[in-house]
Amino acid sequence: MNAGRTARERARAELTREIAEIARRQLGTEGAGGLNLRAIARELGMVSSAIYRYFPSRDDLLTALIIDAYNAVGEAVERADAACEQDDHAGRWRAVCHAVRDWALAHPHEYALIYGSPVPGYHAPADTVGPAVRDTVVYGRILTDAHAAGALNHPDGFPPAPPTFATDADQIRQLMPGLPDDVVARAVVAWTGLFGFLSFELFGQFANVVEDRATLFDHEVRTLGRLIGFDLESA
Amino acid sequence: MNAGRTARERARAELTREIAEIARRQLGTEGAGGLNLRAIARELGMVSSAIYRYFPSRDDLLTALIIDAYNAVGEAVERADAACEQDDHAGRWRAVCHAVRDWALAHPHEYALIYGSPVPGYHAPADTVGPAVRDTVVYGRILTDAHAAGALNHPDGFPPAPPTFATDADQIRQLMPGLPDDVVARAVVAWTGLFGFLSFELFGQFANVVEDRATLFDHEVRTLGRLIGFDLESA
DNA sequence: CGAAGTCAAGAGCAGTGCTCTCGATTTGGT
DNA sequence: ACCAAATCGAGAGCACTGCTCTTGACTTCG
Repeated sequence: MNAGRTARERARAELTREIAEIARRQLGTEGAGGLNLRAIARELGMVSSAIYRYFPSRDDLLTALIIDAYNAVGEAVERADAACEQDDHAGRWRAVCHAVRDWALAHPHEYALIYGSPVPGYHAPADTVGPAVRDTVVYGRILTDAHAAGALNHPDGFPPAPPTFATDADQIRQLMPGLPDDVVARAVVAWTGLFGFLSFELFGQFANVVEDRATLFDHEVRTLGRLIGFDLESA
Repeated sequence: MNAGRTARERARAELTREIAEIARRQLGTEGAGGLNLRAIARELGMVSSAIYRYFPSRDDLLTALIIDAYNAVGEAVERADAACEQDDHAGRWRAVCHAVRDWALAHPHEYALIYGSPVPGYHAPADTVGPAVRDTVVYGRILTDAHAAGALNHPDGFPPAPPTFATDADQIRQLMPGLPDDVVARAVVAWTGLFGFLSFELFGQFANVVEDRATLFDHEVRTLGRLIGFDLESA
């Protein structure tokens, strides 16, 4: 896991890393479609065919970048949550939301890679599902903690989850044990709302309409937090 | 505007339409990246260079498809709203939401084109902004009507819009005249929530987690409707 | 009728992802 | 210490792309 044993293994790991790094930089300037194996090879001073010793195809390189992006946002979220007073559940929710947004604004093309349109004919090998849910795992833990601490006071007058939602709720509850169906359903609303806002912001839907996105985002986060059940004062 | 005068003009309009139609079909099977001018030319029995008489570049073709997609979803939304009892504001809201979803499920790649990651170096010529807001215009009209009719009973305990939101609220209010800042802010939350859900559903984020998406979607729509201020019974 | 405009065809250019072959180097077992 | 096996980069090449330019035929319109 640390420094590979043989010189060849070390060189291989190093080059694999360098290729991914250049690819990530290309992604940042050109977007997903501009990923160019020959340009990467040129920058590394090698011939294009040599790249294929490290990534069997362009799609595999992209998949690696996707996994990296999932891990990056997951790690950002985990760190933001860990930095919070764990009893301040509403604060943890807000911290997580802002962590996602900060990361997305800093790496818009990588955000697009994982939360935008799937690029080719779609591919989600088993390697992706683990990293893909790191942020959602954190989210679920916050909700479970808050619910267990009795910190969720559900807003009045909202529709209950339909009975047919029960089986899906069981599935989702693996990420947020203990929550009743109604809260699970509202948790999905809040989570999709978060990414809906970010996609609007990053993909240009707010252009010429909303300028002070930070303010509006913070308000949306507080509103969704209240929807989940956090108290207004703490939200 | 109707049948072009000369034979040449008619032939040109016809071919332009055919090219766009084949391109849209390609989009449906291959996605945005698979748009292939030479394949279109092949299917039309012409040589590839001839395509450039009708669309100066691949990006221009894509832009045309984007505008078409905006118009298509906009028209679907307008029709869904028009089919409603206009006094049933909550019903109009739900109808609009389901119209967007139905259209998106029927044309996932076109949805990705307009609400997914922007494809190349980004392009939003003035031609796109009109069609792009057709659905939002309908949304705003519903809210204005509901508010004027006194049909919006805002849920208790939610945070008020921050004072710094005022200038953006003025801008957004052009689409939904008469609404106070608090409602405008929640309207944005609901609108982004709608597309957040659809992007999750269409881009695969619900895979292996949520199966009965129709049920959950309807619940999300009702929850967001209540957040906007529609009554629970009518929502 | 004839000049001007418009069109499809074809050749061609630069670029891409990817494959295959071929020497050079490194590795690991004996 | 050797040698077969594995691994590597270089290079040529294939099929394909978007796009440009030129050429000759057809339409349009004064």
